[in-house]
Amino acid sequence: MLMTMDPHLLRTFVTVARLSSFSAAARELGYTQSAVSQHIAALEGDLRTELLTRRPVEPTPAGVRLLEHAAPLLLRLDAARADVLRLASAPPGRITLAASPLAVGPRLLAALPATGVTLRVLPPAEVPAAVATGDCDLGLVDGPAAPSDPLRLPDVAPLAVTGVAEEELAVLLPAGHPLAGRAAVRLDDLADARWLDAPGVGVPPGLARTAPALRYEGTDLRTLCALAAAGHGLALLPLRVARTAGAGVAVPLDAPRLVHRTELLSPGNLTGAAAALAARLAGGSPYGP
Amino acid sequence: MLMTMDPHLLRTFVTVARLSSFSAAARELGYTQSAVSQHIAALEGDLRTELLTRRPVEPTPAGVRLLEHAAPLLLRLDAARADVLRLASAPPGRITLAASPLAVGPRLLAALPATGVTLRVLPPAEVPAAVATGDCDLGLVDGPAAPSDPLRLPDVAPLAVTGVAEEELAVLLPAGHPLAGRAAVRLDDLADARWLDAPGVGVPPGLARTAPALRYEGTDLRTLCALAAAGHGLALLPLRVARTAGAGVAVPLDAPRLVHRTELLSPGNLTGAAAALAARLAGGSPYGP
DNA sequence: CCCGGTTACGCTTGTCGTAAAGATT
DNA sequence: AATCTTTACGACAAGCGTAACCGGG
Repeated sequence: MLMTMDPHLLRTFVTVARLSSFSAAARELGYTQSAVSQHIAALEGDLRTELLTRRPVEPTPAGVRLLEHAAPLLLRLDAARADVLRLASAPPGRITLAASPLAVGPRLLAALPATGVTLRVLPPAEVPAAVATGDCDLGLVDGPAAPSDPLRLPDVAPLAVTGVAEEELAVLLPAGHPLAGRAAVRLDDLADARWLDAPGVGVPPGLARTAPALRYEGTDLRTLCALAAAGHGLALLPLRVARTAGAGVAVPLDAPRLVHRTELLSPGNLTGAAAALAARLAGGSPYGP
Repeated sequence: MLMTMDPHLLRTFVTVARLSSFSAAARELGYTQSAVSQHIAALEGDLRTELLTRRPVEPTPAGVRLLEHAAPLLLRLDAARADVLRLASAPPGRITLAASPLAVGPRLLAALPATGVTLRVLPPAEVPAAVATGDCDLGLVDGPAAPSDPLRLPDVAPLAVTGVAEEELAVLLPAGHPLAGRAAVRLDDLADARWLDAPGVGVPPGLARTAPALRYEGTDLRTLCALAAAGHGLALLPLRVARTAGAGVAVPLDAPRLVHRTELLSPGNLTGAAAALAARLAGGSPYGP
């Protein structure tokens, strides 16, 4: 009776929690409602704890806790399978590159036409998972970091990371902002400013102590810049990007020495066209143009 | 037939790989050799790849790959179970504290007598796992970091981390060393020095570009200091510790601004005596004596 | 021929679906 | 009454052990 928390059960558990419904989860997973009910019962019996309230279906505190663990677990499981299978399977003919919006810079655009590469733009938080699970062959992520410090990425799988670029960071302000005239700003100056929360684009994790001014779920850079320029909230962006925003004023950041860093993620095994593209992206002088 | 890589199978796989024997693994796991054989066959069939060579029993490249994933996976699984169970179970009467050798400092020794605490000294790499799996109730880890930067810990589970102390780092040199007279050293000066590799004590991940001079598996600080003083290799230690080493010369480090940081790890839910101890350890002025 | 891994086979146990029952709004 | 979850039960497959098999020192 002492099962080791079968991944199948975890999978249906997260699905039920996500959909707040046994029957909907059953449809999505191709089970009967009955089976789903039995899965949840098995989990709860194994842990001797209620994980979900019924009617309405919501996770209990213990369920919430399990959910926090289950997602990364299932991800790692997929990553493991994909990683092993990659060894045996032939290198993909058409390679797919996952990139966060801000990682799509001149260097990438120059290297792209090399071969038939499919570019998929994802929120930065999803790029490591996409590479780990084999959905994409390579990944480019970006984020703020101390100079020459690697990014802090969720370790879904042992991926090879290579620093590709580091750029100056800037704050994008609306034209009339009191700090808009400055040559540079310190983050302290913005301690209680309201930031834009844009998880699909990137950047502001932890910097914002205050509640975000506005949340933007998309991955479109222009939209984000427009929002910032229109005064809906501040945005922290690479200087290069902030400068090219139509409106608004880009003021470089200097106080906490932070840079906008881009890294290349590659699965352990890498051959053929993917390896060639990786070399193009990482190659040249370290942190070139 | 499309199993999701049952943890049971993974567990026997890692055991077989570790023991290089089906029958030994069977004994350890309480199965028959036959069952173990079937487990491996099931895994190999699922992945359509040979994972182990027989006679001698060794992992194939694909097997090595799977091993890298399997260990963290099983760890996370245990962590998830422990985390959920902790919610229901009563807070432990006697609490256990996992600490890496260098985290055992004056602050800890002052706070310890408070209640009946069991102290368990572990290699720093094992502390997060001990806390995550519930083997210990709290953890103290240490490592080098940029000032006020959190340590880079393997994320086996979502643990709460609190900075507890930051101290100056120093290099412990034998008395006759050319740099022994300096007031401070830069890491560049030691670019091709030979370091002691002491994973049980901590500190030198990545700093050493060269092969280690000597490897010490234990967790005893005095031994490590003695080895360094006797010229078997350099050791990077908190200045406080390096100074108290009987022999050898402690030279502070200044060039790359690095500190020796200690952090407190606590599982999400924390009550009773454990919470009290956590407060004692983390409390007071930030990074106090 | 012995040691160790594999294969064959039967038994037990678990898992899923159908269908009826129970609960909640 | 309608909707959604649980329970009962039967069919089927999976997992384990016993025992026979086989291949290499």
